[in-house]
Amino acid sequence: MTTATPKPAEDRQEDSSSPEPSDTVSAETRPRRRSPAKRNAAVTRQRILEVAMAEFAEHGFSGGRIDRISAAADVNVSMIYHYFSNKDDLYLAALEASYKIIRDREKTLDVADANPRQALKALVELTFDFLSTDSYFVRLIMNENLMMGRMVQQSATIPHMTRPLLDSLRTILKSGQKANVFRKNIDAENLYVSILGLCFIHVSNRYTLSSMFQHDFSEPEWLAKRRLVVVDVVTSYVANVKAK
Amino acid sequence: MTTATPKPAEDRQEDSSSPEPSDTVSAETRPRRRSPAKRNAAVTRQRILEVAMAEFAEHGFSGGRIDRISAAADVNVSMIYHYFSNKDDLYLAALEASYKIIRDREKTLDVADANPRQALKALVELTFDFLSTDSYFVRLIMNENLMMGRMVQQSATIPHMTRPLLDSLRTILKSGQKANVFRKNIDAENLYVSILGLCFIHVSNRYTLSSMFQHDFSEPEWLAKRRLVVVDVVTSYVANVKAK
Amino acid sequence: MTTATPKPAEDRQEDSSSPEPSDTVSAETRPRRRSPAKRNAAVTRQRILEVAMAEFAEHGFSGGRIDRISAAADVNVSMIYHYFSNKDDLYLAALEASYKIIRDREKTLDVADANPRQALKALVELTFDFLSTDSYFVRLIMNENLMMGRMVQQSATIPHMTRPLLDSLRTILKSGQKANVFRKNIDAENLYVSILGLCFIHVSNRYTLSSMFQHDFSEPEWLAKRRLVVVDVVTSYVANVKAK
Amino acid sequence: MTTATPKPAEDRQEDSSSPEPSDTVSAETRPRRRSPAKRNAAVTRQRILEVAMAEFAEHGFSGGRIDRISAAADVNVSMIYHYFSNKDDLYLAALEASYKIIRDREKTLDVADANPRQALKALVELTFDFLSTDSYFVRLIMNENLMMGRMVQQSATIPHMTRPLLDSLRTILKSGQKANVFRKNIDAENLYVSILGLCFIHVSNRYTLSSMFQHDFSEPEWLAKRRLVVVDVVTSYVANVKAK
DNA sequence: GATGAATGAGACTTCATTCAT
DNA sequence: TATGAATGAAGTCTCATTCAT
Repeated sequence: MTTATPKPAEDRQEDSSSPEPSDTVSAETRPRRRSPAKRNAAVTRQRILEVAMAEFAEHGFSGGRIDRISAAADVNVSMIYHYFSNKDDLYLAALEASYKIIRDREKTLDVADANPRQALKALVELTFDFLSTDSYFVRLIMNENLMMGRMVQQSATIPHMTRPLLDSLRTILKSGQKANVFRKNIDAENLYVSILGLCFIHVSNRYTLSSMFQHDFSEPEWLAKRRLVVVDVVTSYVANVKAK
Repeated sequence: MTTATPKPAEDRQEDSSSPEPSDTVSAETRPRRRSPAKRNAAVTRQRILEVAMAEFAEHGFSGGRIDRISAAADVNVSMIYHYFSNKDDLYLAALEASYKIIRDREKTLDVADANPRQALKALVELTFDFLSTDSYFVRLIMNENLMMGRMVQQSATIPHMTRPLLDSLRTILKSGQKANVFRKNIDAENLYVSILGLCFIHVSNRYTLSSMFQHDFSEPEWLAKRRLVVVDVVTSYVANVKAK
Repeated sequence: MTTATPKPAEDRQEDSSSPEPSDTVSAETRPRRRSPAKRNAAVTRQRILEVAMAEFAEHGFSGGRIDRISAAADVNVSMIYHYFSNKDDLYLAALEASYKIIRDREKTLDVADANPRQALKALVELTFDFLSTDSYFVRLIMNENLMMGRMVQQSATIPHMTRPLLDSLRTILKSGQKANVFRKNIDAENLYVSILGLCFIHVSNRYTLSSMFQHDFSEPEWLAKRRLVVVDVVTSYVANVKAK
Repeated sequence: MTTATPKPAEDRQEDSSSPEPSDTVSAETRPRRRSPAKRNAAVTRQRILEVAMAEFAEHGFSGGRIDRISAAADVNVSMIYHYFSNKDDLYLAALEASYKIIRDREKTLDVADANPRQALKALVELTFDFLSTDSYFVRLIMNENLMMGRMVQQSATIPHMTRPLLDSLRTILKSGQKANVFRKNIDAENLYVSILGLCFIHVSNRYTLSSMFQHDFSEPEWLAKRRLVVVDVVTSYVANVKAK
C-alpha cells in the first residue's frame, strides 16, 4: 500500500532538461539558473500544502510554524500568504487536502458487484491501513478536535466529501442484506463510526496505550494481528447469525 | 456519574495548617499581615494547578495561555513562575494531577462476577458512560498522545492502573468461555482496545464527525443509540456463533 | 460644475498616433501582434497615472497601495515600476498630473467687471462650489501639506497659477473701494486665505465635524445653507459700514 | 500662551529623592537603579499617549510607527499593547486626548458675564492661537479626515466634548443679541465652522499656501496680522450694522 | 508570599520591489 | 512591452518570562 505522507508532486520534474543542455558552448553565455529551475504556481502551492499537512500534523495549529513551513517548502514566507492568505486558511486547506486523500482512496473500492462481505472487508482494511501506515492524518484530526472543530466548521467540502463514502457503505449493506448475509437494521453512519473507532484508537492513543500495556503499538506484527481483529469485529457485527 | 473536571479546593485540606505550626514564639514577634498578602502557599499552588489542568485540557500545550491561567486562578502571573518555574513544568504538574484524579475515579469500578454477558455489557457501558459524560479525560489523553507521550513515558504508576482492568476483563472472558457463550481465542488486550476505540471515537472526534455527518455527535439521543450499537458490536464479536 | 476626478483616457488623444506614423513601409513588415502584448506604452502609462491619482487622493501616500493601483489599472505590478521606477516617483507624477487638471480648470474662471459686490460673491461661490462638489482636489492638497509640501516646493508652475486669481481679487476690491461699497485697507492675499478657509473647512474636516456635531456635513441642504453663510461672512467683512 | 505640544506630565518627579540618599554607606550595598527610577502605570501610559500624539500628527496613521513611539517614550513595544491594545486604539486615544486639550482650554473662557464682543473675540483668539502655535492638532485632524473619519466615528467622547463649546457660543450670541450688538439669526454651529475655517486654513495649508504666495505662512509677523483679520472677519459678521 | 510593571524574542502578516522569461 | 513568480525587509502583535519592590 502506498503511504499517505505528503510527498512531492509526482509530475514534477525538477530541472529535468534545461540546465546544462547539449549545446556546451552557449552554456556559458547563458546565465546560470539556481536549483529550482522552473518555478510554477501550482507546483509551488502544492509543495507548500504538503509541507503544511506534515507541520500541522506534527505540531498542531498553534504549534505549527509558518517559518518552518516556508523553509521546508523552500519558498519565501510571503508565498505562503500569496497562495493561502493566512495561517487559518492554510491549516484548513491542509485539513481538507488530508480528507480528500482518504476519501479519494475510498472511491477506488469496488463497491457494486463484489461479494458484499468482501467489499466491507476491503473498506475496513483500507481504512485501517490508511490510518495506521502514517499517523499524520490521525494527528491532524485529533488536533482539529482539540480545537473544538474551529476550522472544520468552516469547510463546505468536508461534509460534501463524506457523501460518497456513506453511499458506498449503504450499497454494500443493502447488497449484503439482499444476499441474506448481513442482518437488517444496520445504521450506515453508526457502522462507519465503529469502523473508524476500531481503526483509529491504536494510532491516536499509541503512546498512552503503549505505556499502559508496556509494548509498542506501532510494531508491524502487532498491527497485523490487530488488523485481523478489527475485520473480525466488524464482520461479526454485521453478520446474519443465530446464537448457538 | 460525577464528572472528572477539576473542582475548587474546598473539600480538600492538604497541609492547611502546616506552615510554622509549633513555634509559638515567632508567632508573636512576626507582624500580622492583612489580606491579600500571605494567602496560604499550598492553597494558591493548588488553585493554579487546577486551573492549569482545565486550561491545558481545553487548549492543549501550545494553545494554553499562562495569562489565562493566572486570571482564572486570580493570582499574579509571577506566582505561577514562583511555584512552577515555567510553562513546561506547569504542564507536567497539571498532567500528573489529572492522572491522579482519573486513577482515583477508576478505583470505584466494580466489575464483579455475575452473568458473563451481563458483566461484559456492564464494563462496556461503564467505559462508554465514563468517556462520554465528560470529555475532560478524553481531551487530556489526546493531548498527551499528540505530545508523543512526553509525560506518560516517565510515569511508573500509569502501567499499574491498567492491571486491574485487564484482570477484570480476563475474568469475564474466562467465565464466558467456560459457560460456552463466548468464543475461544479472544485476546483480552485487543478486546480492551476495541472497546476503548468504540467508546472513544465519538468523543475524541466529536467535532470532525459532526461536521462530516452534519449533526451534533454529543446529543443525548444520538449517544443513547450509539451506546446500544457499541454494546451490540462487542457482544456480537465475543459471542459463540455459527454463520447462518 | 464638472468634477475633478481623473477619468478614463477615452476622451483624450495625446500622441494616439505618434509611434512610427509616417513610415509606411515598416507597417507591413512588422508582424501584427494580438493583445495582450504590446498594448501601447503611452496609454498604459497614462492609465496607471490616473489610477494612482485617485489612489493617493483617497489614501494618501503611505496609505496608497501599489497592488491596488496595479489591479485597478489592470496591469502587472512590474509595469508600474517599469514606467515610474518606485512609489515616490509615482506619487510625484500623480501629484503633478493632478495640479495640471486643477490649473486647466481654473482657466475657465471669468471674474470680469460687473458690480463689485456681485463679482466678489461670484468668486466666493465659485470657490465654494469647486471645493464642495468634489473632494478630490481638497484631499490632494491636504495630503501634500501633510507631507510638508515635499513636492509643491519643487514646482515652479504652482506659484504662477495663483497670479491671475489674486489679480482678479485685487481688481474687484479696487473697483468696490472706488464705488465706496468696500472698506479700505483690505489685504487681498489675506482675503483670499479667508475665502479659502471658509470654503475649505467643511470639506477638509467633513468627517471630524460630522462626528462632533452628529450630522452629515456633505448633505446638499446643509451645504446650501453654508454657502449663504460664507457669502454673508465675506461680504460683511468687506462692506463699508458704521456700527449701529 | 502655553503650547499644545505633548509634554511630560507636570506632576512627574523622576527620581526626585531616592537615588544617592543621605546614608552614603548603604549606597553600595543597595543595588543601583537605572534612570526611570519609579515606574508608574499612569505616568507610563501618559508618556506613551503624548508621544503617540506627536507621531501620528507627524506621519499620519499608516505612516506612524509603533517602534518609533516605543523608542521615544522609552518603553518596550509590548507596553504600548499592554496599555492600548492595538494601533487603532492608540491612535483613537491620541485623537481624543488632542480634542480634550482644546475643549478643556475652551472651558477656561469666561463666557457668562463679560462684554459679549469681548467674549467672542476671546474665543476666536483662543482657537487661532491653539491651532497656530503648534500644528500637531491640525495635522492629526487632517489625517483623520483623509482616513474618512474611520476612527473618529468610533469615539463617543468627541461628540460629547463638543456640547460645552456649542453651549458657550450660544450663550455669547444670546447675550450679544440681548445687548443689541449682535445681529439676529446667527447659527451657532455654522459660526463655529467659520471660526474654525478661518483659524485652520493657514496651518492646514501652510505649505501649499506658502508656495502659492511665495512667503512663509508660519512667520510670527504674518500670523499676528492674520490674527487681527480673523477677529475682524468674525466680528464684522456678527455685528448689528447698517450699510452706509 | 505576593504584586505590578516591564522585557525581548519571535510569531504572523504586509508591501514595495525584483527576477526570469 | 508585458507577465507571473518570488523575495526580503519591516511592520504589528503575542506571550513566556523576569525585575524590583
